[in-house]
Amino acid sequence: MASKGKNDSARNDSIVSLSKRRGFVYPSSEIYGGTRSAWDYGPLGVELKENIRRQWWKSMVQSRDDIVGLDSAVILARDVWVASGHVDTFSDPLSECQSCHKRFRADHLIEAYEQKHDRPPANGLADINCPNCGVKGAFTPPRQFSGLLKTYLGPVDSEEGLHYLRPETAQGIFVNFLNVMTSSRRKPPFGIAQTGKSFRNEITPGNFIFRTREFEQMEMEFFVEPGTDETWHDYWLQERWNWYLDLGIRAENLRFYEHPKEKLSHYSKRTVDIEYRFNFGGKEFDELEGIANRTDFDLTAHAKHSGADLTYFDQEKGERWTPYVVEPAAGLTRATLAFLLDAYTEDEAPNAKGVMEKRTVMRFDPRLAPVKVAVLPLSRNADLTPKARDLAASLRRSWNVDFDDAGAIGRRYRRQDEIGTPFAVTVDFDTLADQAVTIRERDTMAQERVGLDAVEGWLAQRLVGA
RNA sequence: GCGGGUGUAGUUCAAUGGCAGAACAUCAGCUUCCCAAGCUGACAGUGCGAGUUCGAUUCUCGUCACCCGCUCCA
Repeated sequence: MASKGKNDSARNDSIVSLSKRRGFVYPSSEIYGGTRSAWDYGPLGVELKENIRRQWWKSMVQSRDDIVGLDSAVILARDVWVASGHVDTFSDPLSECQSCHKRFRADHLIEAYEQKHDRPPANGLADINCPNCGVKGAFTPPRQFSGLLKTYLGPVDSEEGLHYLRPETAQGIFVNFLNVMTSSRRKPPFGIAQTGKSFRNEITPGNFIFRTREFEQMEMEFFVEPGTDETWHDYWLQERWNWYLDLGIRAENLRFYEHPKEKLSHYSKRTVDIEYRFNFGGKEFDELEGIANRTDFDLTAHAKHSGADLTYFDQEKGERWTPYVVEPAAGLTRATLAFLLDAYTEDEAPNAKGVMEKRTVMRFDPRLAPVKVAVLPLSRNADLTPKARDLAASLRRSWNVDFDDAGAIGRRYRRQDEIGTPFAVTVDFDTLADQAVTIRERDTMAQERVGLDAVEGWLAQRLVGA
């Protein structure tokens, strides 16, 4: 049924242009020529994104007894980022070879020299040959590239006012660990979940909304007793994998990626990514979500820097311990892209003349579809429009409803297909007599006659959880 | 940030150193209109800024954005 029809790069181009044409995602600040790698979510995009967030929240917080929510500030105390290690590890000295224009970490170059010669270079970078082209001493002076976005609070721009925009939402959870544990009367194993914007000064952003400097995360920190962390890690890997499948991502487009030990981030004991087949940037699979075992790194670091006691007193064992943390950290904006890509299909369907034509269908799970149902009067005449408007108004109490009476009915079905609306209700000439409408399903194009009084119930059965 | 490529209507594409076209989409109207039907009409464009020129969308420079490849991705 769904044909591939296009190679992946053409498919991605189609998504980008459909996104703009129908109002999912626009280039940001476009009337001023745009700003690099920033994108705005249009009327349909914001619905899709919020639906994904809502489904995440439902499965992570609402439906569970052992996880509670939080919404912490974007701008936290400066010391938070010193303690977390981000001020140190997010800042790299980079130097460029003026001969071949390749760039390297200056500290890595010097380390490599020391390993080879058993002594540091007497004249610094000037003694080092370029690993790429071999030219000696052609490096520019190293420049600091910080991955943290800075802002200055207070009446004057001074270093005293320096603050950072959070590069992850997780730290807002760690610094509230005691508050939440006490006020919500939870004890390990329990989790704290939060969604929101994060900011990273990526050197190379790009690939549509895949990597942007401003992005949204859905993170959950699960606090467990040391020794049980590896079991919980496996548990969350499976939970998160199943979440994507449940919302319609095709299994063949997902895979796990185990981070090699030597490349783990500064806080992690083990990290496994769930990767999606984005086919952007020359890579087939790329990270959608990372599930990390952060050990007790963060709580220990914050305890040390702040002086607060961030241990848990275990009444049964009569001892204190610092919980280990298992963290499923998903990108909301990345997930939005994944759901967009995965929903995109092209069908061949016959038009009114019997000629096969391309039909673009966004096969969103009904829970994620920006519009749940379209109400379409067959004609503007014969008093169908008022009847249809009444029906639309009544359905709007429950769902996001589109009303469209412009153009031929077939064209309107195709418009709804292209934005992924699962159901279309058509008010026709018989409606006035039999008080019934035709409901058409996006995926099967099947039609069913349903009494006006029964429409809401019919839809409610098929839109559970939406 | 470096190297290469690309910027024409909402989208996909034409053309030109001298009035910038089309298709689709959008909007309005007609049509008892159930899968992008037909007819009529409307809206709408050379990314931005300089330079050369009588005249620049076209040539040159700068800039901005996007794409590809590096570097980075905690």
